[in-house]
Amino acid sequence: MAATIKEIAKIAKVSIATVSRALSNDPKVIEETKQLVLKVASDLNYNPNLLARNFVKRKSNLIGLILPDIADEFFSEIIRGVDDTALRSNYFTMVISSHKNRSLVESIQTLMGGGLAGGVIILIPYLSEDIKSALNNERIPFVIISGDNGLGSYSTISIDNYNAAYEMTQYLITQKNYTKIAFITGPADNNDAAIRQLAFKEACRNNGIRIKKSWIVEGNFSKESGEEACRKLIDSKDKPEAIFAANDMMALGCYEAIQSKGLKIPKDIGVVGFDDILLARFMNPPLTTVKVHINELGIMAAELLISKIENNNSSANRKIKVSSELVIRKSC
Amino acid sequence: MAATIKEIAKIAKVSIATVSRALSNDPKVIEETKQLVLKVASDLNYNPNLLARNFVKRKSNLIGLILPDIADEFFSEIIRGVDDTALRSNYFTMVISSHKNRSLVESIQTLMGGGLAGGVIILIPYLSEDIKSALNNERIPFVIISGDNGLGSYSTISIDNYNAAYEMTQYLITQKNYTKIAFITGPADNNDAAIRQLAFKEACRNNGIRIKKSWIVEGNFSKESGEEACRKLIDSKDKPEAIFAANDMMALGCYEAIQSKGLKIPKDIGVVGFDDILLARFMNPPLTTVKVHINELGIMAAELLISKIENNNSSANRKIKVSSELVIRKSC
DNA sequence: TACCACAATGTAAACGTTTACATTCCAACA
DNA sequence: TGTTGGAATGTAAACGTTTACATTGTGGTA
Repeated sequence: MAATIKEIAKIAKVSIATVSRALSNDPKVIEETKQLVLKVASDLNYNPNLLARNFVKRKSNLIGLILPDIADEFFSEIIRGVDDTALRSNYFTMVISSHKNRSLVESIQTLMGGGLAGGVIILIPYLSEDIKSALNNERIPFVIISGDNGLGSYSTISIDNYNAAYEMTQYLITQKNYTKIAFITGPADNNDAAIRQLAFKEACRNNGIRIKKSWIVEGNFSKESGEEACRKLIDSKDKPEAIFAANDMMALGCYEAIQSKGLKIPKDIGVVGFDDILLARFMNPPLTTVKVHINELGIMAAELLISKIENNNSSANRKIKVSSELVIRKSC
Repeated sequence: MAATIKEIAKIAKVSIATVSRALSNDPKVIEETKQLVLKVASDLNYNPNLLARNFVKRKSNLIGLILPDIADEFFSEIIRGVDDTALRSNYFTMVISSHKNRSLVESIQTLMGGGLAGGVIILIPYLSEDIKSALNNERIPFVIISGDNGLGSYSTISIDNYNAAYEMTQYLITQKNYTKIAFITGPADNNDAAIRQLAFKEACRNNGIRIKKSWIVEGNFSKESGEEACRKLIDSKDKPEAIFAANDMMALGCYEAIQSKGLKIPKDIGVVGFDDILLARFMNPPLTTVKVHINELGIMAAELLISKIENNNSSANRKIKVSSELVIRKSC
């Protein structure tokens, strides 16, 4: 039912090749013909069949965005960043966020193997071996958004976890004069979390601050884990003066643990986080944390991917880190 | 480079038609042949070219999801709901969230006209005339997520604004014995907001509560607008005893206005909101509000759309409301 | 005038699938 | 034994576009 170039050709009394050329702004077609074709096309309410176009050009203007199977306040910002950038280059964004029914590996395979997507952005906290091998089997370009440790051979976009966590630690030590600082880690298999922990340790070491083993306590990014970890910390005989939680949610858990004990933040104990979630500024007291320019993750990933797609995947693998900034509030 | 059915056919010594049939589980092909084909296909690491398939079948397994040009905590939940449901029926979800570069109407046209998407879900606070006419020009099925007032001829999925707001108002009146209740409205051109306001008024009227004109004050869903509106209310000589803000963000603004005046919630004045954003439970005091099952919006929309797609858009237009519940906390 | 070069347009093949229709083959039945 | 019917498979067209190559026409130059 929809108009095709064939019909346009018939009405405009030119060949379909000319129509195609006129529509794609080929300089070879004379202005007069072009105008005629354009006129007829708009009269017929013509829209190119993108399926046919992509098919014959053997490339897709779809970018696949694979998200982990957990909800997150930041996802919509990343999606927006990708989508915004993609649209600007005439690409569309396809999102796969659920892996309940199909494994992540399956998602990667259909998306990359089926030719549906011209390239894929994968947001993933940790690259397991089977995912790596699935990735290596595919020929379409892809970009990974993840904390980058040891992802040597891939193009990655990362939060600058190291510098941010280092800076925060340094701030606690040199500006706030804390000497007894605890750290609540993220999940063991999360790259971002691992780097934050590393940076914390190195910052302490470089500033001559002793890292007590029992002051590094494991969390998993959830509020509850932060609460529990914090309770351990403040119940011990040698209480730290400040707690650096690897993300804001756990910092929130710390607040609850601390305040339920009747202690005051920051008077009795300081707390800082990482992420600057929406909640952070409304906490009581407002949380000092690290703000990451999340949407840049999406923008950068899309830009890099598109350049790969348009250069036939030949561009070298790049490593991009997006900047962050300390946001000092009242929690320490 | 990727394997095609042609190569499979050659190796398996059958025709491409048989390959195609075997791969799509056509009962006509004998088990033995089918197994052979499947074996060869997997040996070759074959993935069907989805572009070609969609093209020839003249249908797309892509669902377009058009989001408004504003960020929102709930978007990722809606996306997830859509995506999850879509995947289950072998559809993919395409998101368009940015309209900086192209107008919403343009987005609708490329997506619907180009055949790229088999159907479209549009999340939009208010259906303007030009959007309606763009919609009416297209032949692909679509579903609208929006507060439904006067969208008679479309399939819509809505939050049950009316009942929720009515119930909340009734709660304030009958359970909490407030008689002087103010309402802060949402933006004028937002269907959801309009319905909440209507329900508030009717609930008051039906319970014999006087609605003072100056107690209905305009907001725009932003925190700042809530703050400003609230200031107007508490500065007036005839102060209300409770404020019903049309969303949580404005309720948060109310908190700030009220607390900066040294007044206490709920002792001096009650505040309730709508949405149950993440923040709500952590506010001080925790906010009484309305919780909507947001992900159901996405699920329902996707289910309805897919049934339309698979029935050639012939199903009648339906109206679905997703339920909500009062969540009683400590703010009134 | 004859020829060439190049600009504008046309012709037709190609992309990978699905599927209507054609063919083959075999079993069942008269 | 011959015929019929249906099951299994094959052949080829079709989908809407792009594009390599072919054709035509025009103006300039020798």
